[in-house]
Amino acid sequence: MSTARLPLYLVDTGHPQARVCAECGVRSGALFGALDAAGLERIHAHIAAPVRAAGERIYARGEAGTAVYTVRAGIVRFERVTEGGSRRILRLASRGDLIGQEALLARPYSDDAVACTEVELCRIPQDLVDTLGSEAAALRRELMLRWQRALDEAESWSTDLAAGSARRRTLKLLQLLARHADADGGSWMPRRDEIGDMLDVTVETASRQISQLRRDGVVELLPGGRRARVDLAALQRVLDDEDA
Amino acid sequence: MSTARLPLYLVDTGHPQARVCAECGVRSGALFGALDAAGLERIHAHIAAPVRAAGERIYARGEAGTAVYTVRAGIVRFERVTEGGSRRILRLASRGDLIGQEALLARPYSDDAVACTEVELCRIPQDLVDTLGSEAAALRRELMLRWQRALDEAESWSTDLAAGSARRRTLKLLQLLARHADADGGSWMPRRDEIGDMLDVTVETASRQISQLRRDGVVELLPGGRRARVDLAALQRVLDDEDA
DNA sequence: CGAGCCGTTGAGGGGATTCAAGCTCAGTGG
DNA sequence: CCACTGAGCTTGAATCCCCTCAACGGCTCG
Repeated sequence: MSTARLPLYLVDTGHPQARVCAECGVRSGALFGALDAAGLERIHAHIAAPVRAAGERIYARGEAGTAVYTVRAGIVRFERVTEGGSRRILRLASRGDLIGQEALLARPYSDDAVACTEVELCRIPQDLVDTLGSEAAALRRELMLRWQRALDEAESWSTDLAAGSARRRTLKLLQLLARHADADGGSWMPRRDEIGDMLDVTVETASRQISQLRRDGVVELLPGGRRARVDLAALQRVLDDEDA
Repeated sequence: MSTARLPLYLVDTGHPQARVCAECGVRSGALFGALDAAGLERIHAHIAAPVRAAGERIYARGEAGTAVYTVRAGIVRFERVTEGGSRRILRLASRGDLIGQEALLARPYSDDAVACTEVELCRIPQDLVDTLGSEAAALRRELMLRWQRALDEAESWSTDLAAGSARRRTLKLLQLLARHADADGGSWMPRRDEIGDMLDVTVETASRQISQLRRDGVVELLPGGRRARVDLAALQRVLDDEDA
């Protein structure tokens, strides 16, 4: 791992987190991307970079939040339990997204946040943002942008994934998952019961839909489970047929 | 209309909007509730208080936003049109809510905002908030709170109104509408096709559900249309029966 | 008073759920 | 090495809820 690309003043700051932050590929697009080098310099000591295994909970709904997180890698889901006792998955977050922003307002987390895949995070204590926020206007703007993005994402899920036939919803979900795909074209494939809770259908329906789309050549399950390759062109074709 | 309760320095500022703002019953709970009298003094000239009739659109999705609005009275709905061409109502806003916050980030409005009832608004130009925002920390916090509230509301709709049987969703909607009820206990009753687009069911299903609940004594339609009285205790009873 | 909008109700069909049974596959221990 | 086990996935059959199509009544308004 070379540090040749780094500005010299960042290479030898002494604090181990300094290098991690400076090298972070996500930073430019993330919350602290708005900070200049001087601002960045002051925060290393307070930032942690925890990792969560798939299935682990990052925080719980109702918990008094003390930190906000940037997702550096992996996929996080937001979920709630309905009064009826069933789980509802509300939306996903991935690389570059900010989660748990409620904490900045001293409010309890409003959803459960759970790792779907292995997840790398960047933990930012609430008071750190408060301190910086009073100086850096750019940071505040960046923060509001992220709030709006989350809202937009939530509303998009309502329109795309919670309406229409099971078939259409499944297609929309695959389309969305494909957007989170990594370099080799493979994207994360949720378990069938997770799909069910995202689309508000049963496990069986989710399974039937995926199986059908597999026969139609729209998705191909990759060995090792939990991963798949989506043929976006074929998907779009099927989606268009639906409307007709 | 008496001005006796007003601080003297607000009574005779000369600008007609000064009195309107100072008397506004919503202000203490609204965005500018965070401003002190001095801050408030500077904004009158820029604020308008438009009224929209039921059915009128306040702004359109995609439009370049130049203003944000506080809802002073009435009910506003946020809607989008799905690719399939059907309308989806995403959530509601009412007295005290801030709508169109995207404009503050120089982003296009992300939904259509339409008046459900007659609506009184308070129009706040984007640049005005920018100006004040750079000074008033309290205002910024208030702003973020509203963003979070909107997000929370959107996610609550997903869990409550977009999941479960048509019956359960209808009950949840009535429960929600009852929370917006006015003093006399009457609450706004949407048209059946509006209910349909809120719950993602057909007009017929919406009608059948309401009719059934009417027979069950859960709601009573009030003369003059568009209004109803909800028996919350009975509603809760029916809701509990559903689970069993 | 006819036109149009809105709400209601019925009949029939279809898509999703429910209930149930096998299947694959990875992990475990004999 | 391989039966055993359990979790996750798939598939079938019956049922039911909601959608579709259709007709009709009340109401407002030109």
